[in-house]
Amino acid sequence: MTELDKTDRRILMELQLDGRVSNAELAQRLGLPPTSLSDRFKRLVRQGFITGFGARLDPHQLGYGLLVFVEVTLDKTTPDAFEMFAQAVRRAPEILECHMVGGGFDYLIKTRLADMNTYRRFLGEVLLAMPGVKETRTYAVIEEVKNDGPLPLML
Amino acid sequence: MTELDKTDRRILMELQLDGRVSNAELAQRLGLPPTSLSDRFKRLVRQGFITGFGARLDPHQLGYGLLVFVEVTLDKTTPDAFEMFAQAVRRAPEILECHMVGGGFDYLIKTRLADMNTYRRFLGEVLLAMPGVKETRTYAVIEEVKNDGPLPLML
DNA sequence: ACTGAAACGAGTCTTGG
DNA sequence: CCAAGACTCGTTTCAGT
Repeated sequence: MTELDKTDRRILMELQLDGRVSNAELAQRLGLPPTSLSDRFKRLVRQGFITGFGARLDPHQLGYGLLVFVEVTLDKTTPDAFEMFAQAVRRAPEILECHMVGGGFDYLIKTRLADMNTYRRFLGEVLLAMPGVKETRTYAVIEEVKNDGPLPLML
Repeated sequence: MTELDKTDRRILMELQLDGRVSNAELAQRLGLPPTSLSDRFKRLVRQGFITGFGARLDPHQLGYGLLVFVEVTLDKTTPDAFEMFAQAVRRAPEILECHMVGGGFDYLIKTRLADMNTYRRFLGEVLLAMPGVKETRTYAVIEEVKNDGPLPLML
């Protein structure tokens, strides 16, 4: 019973875009009775389609003027080395995303910092100090063309 | 008056993690009177620190089994070519993020798709069909170590 | 900035069609 | 799956300290 109909997907899309919309208003938008929407909503949370809600903050206004991606290569590619590195990553709040990838390097990291000076310190004191890090390549973002778009839910 | 005190930052952090918390409960968590929190909340929205709210969805449960990063190089690096490409990106819902970067390539793209077959079609029919695209390198994500962490707000 | 009170609106639960 | 009610709780606004 994890099949979604068109209405479910429309609910999910609306909630991605406006996570604080009231049950009553969303029901009206979709032409549903509020109780039906309430049922569907709770089901979507219970089944794990919705994992939570969050405020979107403006990084620049909060002093994070710099977005940087870093490609990281480890010196050993053993399961143990991966786990050590992953744990260090999870403890670093500056790291917003980190993914193990297949290809020319091992991890791709996304981080937001105040400026280049802050990044230099982060690179030297945090990232290069992590276990197993052999090589990094830094890509500073010049322009954010698209940022955190909604998951497409074919309606 | 765009300075944030410790209380403002705690509010923002709580709302990042739980965007649907009620005013009354958040006030209680932070030891504030509900009306004070309500005032601060509205001020944070009005000043642009909070840009919106959204539901977090589980990509895998929604059929997006594959996360891919793609490095894109354009054949011309003129302002006009950049703008053409950026517009095409904004029209492609599969592209969740796209950033212009400085370094060995021009754009870094983040996309979620069902599987490798879907990605092959996306690469051929969408990405390579975009204006000015000369070269792409694909990095499929093996493991999502950290995903969409909250912006760190030193409390 | 905090407090208190009152009016309004929304969510929840239950019953029923 | 939808409708209608009663009840509870949160929000909002107003006043005052």
